[in-house]
Amino acid sequence: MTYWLLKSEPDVWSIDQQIKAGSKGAVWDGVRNYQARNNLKKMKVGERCFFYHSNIGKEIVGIVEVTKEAFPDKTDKNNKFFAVQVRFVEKLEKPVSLESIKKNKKISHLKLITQSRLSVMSIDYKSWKIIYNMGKIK
DNA sequence: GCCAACGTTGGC
DNA sequence: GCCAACGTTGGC
Repeated sequence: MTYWLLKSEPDVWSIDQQIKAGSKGAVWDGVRNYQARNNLKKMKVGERCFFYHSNIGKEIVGIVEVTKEAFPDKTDKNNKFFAVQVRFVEKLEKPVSLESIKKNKKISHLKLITQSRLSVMSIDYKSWKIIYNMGKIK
Protein backbone atom coordinates (compact mmCIF):
# COMPACT_ATOMS: atom_id res chain seq x y z
CA MET A 1 0.00 0.00 0.00
CA THR A 2 1.44 3.28 -1.08
CA TYR A 3 0.16 6.71 -0.21
CA TRP A 4 0.26 9.57 -2.68
CA LEU A 5 -0.12 13.26 -3.12
CA LEU A 6 -1.76 14.79 -6.17
CA LYS A 7 -1.50 18.43 -7.05
CA SER A 8 -4.12 20.38 -8.85
CA GLU A 9 -4.73 24.02 -9.48
CA PRO A 10 -8.23 24.63 -8.12
CA ASP A 11 -8.79 26.90 -11.14
CA VAL A 12 -8.56 23.85 -13.32
CA TRP A 13 -9.81 21.06 -11.08
CA SER A 14 -10.73 21.54 -7.42
CA ILE A 15 -11.75 19.24 -4.60
CA ASP A 16 -15.33 20.47 -4.94
CA GLN A 17 -15.40 19.41 -8.58
CA GLN A 18 -14.02 16.10 -7.44
CA ILE A 19 -16.91 15.79 -4.97
CA LYS A 20 -19.42 16.51 -7.72
CA ALA A 21 -17.88 13.79 -9.83
CA GLY A 22 -19.38 11.29 -7.38
CA SER A 23 -18.48 7.74 -6.47
CA LYS A 24 -17.33 6.71 -9.93
CA GLY A 25 -14.75 9.40 -9.74
CA ALA A 26 -13.09 11.43 -12.43
CA VAL A 27 -10.15 11.03 -14.77
CA TRP A 28 -6.97 12.57 -13.47
CA ASP A 29 -5.17 13.57 -16.65
CA GLY A 30 -2.95 16.29 -17.99
CA VAL A 31 0.27 15.07 -16.39
CA ARG A 32 3.13 15.98 -18.69
CA ASN A 33 6.12 15.13 -16.60
CA TYR A 34 7.91 11.81 -16.76
CA GLN A 35 8.59 11.47 -13.08
CA ALA A 36 4.97 12.19 -12.29
CA ARG A 37 3.92 9.76 -14.99
CA ASN A 38 6.05 7.01 -13.52
CA ASN A 39 4.38 7.58 -10.19
CA LEU A 40 0.94 7.48 -11.79
CA LYS A 41 1.74 4.11 -13.29
CA LYS A 42 2.53 2.70 -9.86
CA MET A 43 -0.81 3.65 -8.38
CA LYS A 44 -3.13 0.78 -7.50
CA VAL A 45 -6.89 0.64 -7.10
CA GLY A 46 -7.88 1.51 -3.55
CA GLU A 47 -4.76 3.49 -2.73
CA ARG A 48 -5.27 6.88 -1.19
CA CYS A 49 -3.97 10.25 -2.25
CA PHE A 50 -3.91 13.63 -0.65
CA PHE A 51 -5.50 16.29 -2.81
CA TYR A 52 -3.37 19.43 -2.84
CA HIS A 53 -4.44 22.81 -4.18
CA SER A 54 -1.47 24.48 -5.81
CA ASN A 55 -1.17 28.20 -6.53
CA ILE A 56 -4.47 29.10 -4.90
CA GLY A 57 -4.67 27.96 -1.30
CA LYS A 58 -1.43 25.97 -1.29
CA GLU A 59 -2.88 23.43 1.07
CA ILE A 60 -3.91 19.83 1.30
CA VAL A 61 -7.68 19.90 1.28
CA GLY A 62 -8.78 16.28 1.22
CA ILE A 63 -8.32 12.69 0.26
CA VAL A 64 -9.19 10.75 -2.90
CA GLU A 65 -8.92 7.08 -3.79
CA VAL A 66 -7.75 5.38 -6.97
CA THR A 67 -10.61 3.68 -8.85
CA LYS A 68 -8.79 2.90 -12.08
CA GLU A 69 -5.12 2.25 -12.68
CA ALA A 70 -3.01 3.97 -15.32
CA PHE A 71 -4.34 4.10 -18.87
CA PRO A 72 -3.30 6.26 -21.83
CA ASP A 73 -4.12 9.91 -21.36
CA LYS A 74 -6.60 10.82 -24.10
CA THR A 75 -5.61 14.46 -23.90
CA ASP A 76 -2.09 13.58 -24.99
CA LYS A 77 -1.78 13.35 -28.77
CA ASN A 78 1.59 11.66 -28.64
CA ASN A 79 0.31 8.85 -26.46
CA LYS A 80 3.26 9.11 -24.13
CA PHE A 81 1.45 10.02 -20.98
CA PHE A 82 -0.97 8.30 -18.68
CA ALA A 83 -3.98 9.10 -16.55
CA VAL A 84 -5.72 7.43 -13.62
CA GLN A 85 -9.20 7.71 -12.19
CA VAL A 86 -9.87 8.82 -8.62
CA ARG A 87 -12.93 9.38 -6.48
CA PHE A 88 -13.53 11.67 -3.55
CA VAL A 89 -13.15 10.14 -0.09
CA GLU A 90 -13.14 12.95 2.44
CA LYS A 91 -12.27 16.53 3.09
CA LEU A 92 -9.88 17.41 5.86
CA GLU A 93 -11.61 19.30 8.62
CA LYS A 94 -8.81 21.80 8.51
CA PRO A 95 -6.72 22.09 5.34
CA VAL A 96 -3.02 21.55 5.94
CA SER A 97 -1.10 24.44 4.45
CA LEU A 98 2.22 24.27 2.69
CA GLU A 99 3.51 26.67 5.32
CA SER A 100 2.61 24.37 8.21
CA ILE A 101 4.19 21.41 6.42
CA LYS A 102 7.39 23.39 5.95
CA LYS A 103 7.40 24.34 9.61
CA ASN A 104 7.00 20.75 10.81
CA LYS A 105 10.49 19.25 10.81
CA LYS A 106 9.13 15.71 10.73
CA ILE A 107 7.62 16.21 7.31
CA SER A 108 9.68 18.98 5.77
CA HIS A 109 11.63 16.35 3.84
CA LEU A 110 8.63 15.71 1.61
CA LYS A 111 9.03 16.22 -2.11
CA LEU A 112 6.19 18.68 -1.85
CA ILE A 113 8.81 20.98 -0.30
CA THR A 114 12.06 19.83 -1.86
CA GLN A 115 10.77 19.29 -5.36
CA SER A 116 8.05 21.83 -5.69
CA ARG A 117 7.31 21.24 -9.35
CA LEU A 118 6.48 17.56 -9.07
CA SER A 119 2.72 17.04 -9.30
CA VAL A 120 2.38 13.35 -8.43
CA MET A 121 4.46 11.95 -5.58
CA SER A 122 4.41 9.20 -2.99
CA ILE A 123 4.15 9.96 0.71
CA ASP A 124 5.59 7.68 3.36
CA TYR A 125 3.00 6.39 5.81
CA LYS A 126 4.51 8.21 8.78
CA SER A 127 4.18 11.54 7.04
CA TRP A 128 0.72 10.62 5.80
CA LYS A 129 -0.43 10.07 9.37
CA ILE A 130 1.16 13.27 10.62
CA ILE A 131 -0.55 15.32 7.94
CA TYR A 132 -3.83 13.49 8.41
CA ASN A 133 -3.78 14.29 12.12
CA MET A 134 -2.91 17.91 11.42
CA GLY A 135 -6.01 18.02 9.25
CA LYS A 136 -8.18 16.69 12.07
CA ILE A 137 -7.36 19.37 14.57
CA LYS A 138 -9.70 22.30 14.27
C1' DG B 1 3.01 39.45 -12.21
C1' DC B 2 7.68 38.02 -11.35
C1' DC B 3 11.14 34.91 -11.37
C1' DA B 4 13.76 30.76 -9.58
C1' DA B 5 14.03 26.12 -10.37
C1' DC B 6 13.64 22.70 -13.26
C1' DG B 7 12.48 20.01 -17.51
C1' DT B 8 12.57 19.63 -22.50
C1' DT B 9 14.09 20.61 -27.14
C1' DG B 10 17.05 21.02 -30.86
C1' DG B 11 21.34 22.57 -33.14
C1' DC B 12 25.83 21.25 -33.41
C1' DG C 1 25.79 13.39 -26.36
C1' DC C 2 26.36 18.24 -24.83
C1' DC C 3 24.47 22.33 -23.61
C1' DA C 4 22.18 26.78 -24.72
C1' DA C 5 17.75 28.34 -25.36
C1' DC C 6 13.33 28.02 -24.31
C1' DG C 7 8.95 26.69 -21.84
C1' DT C 8 6.44 25.57 -17.64
C1' DT C 9 5.37 25.24 -12.83
C1' DG C 10 4.37 27.10 -8.68
C1' DG C 11 5.76 29.88 -4.58
C1' DC C 12 6.05 34.46 -3.34
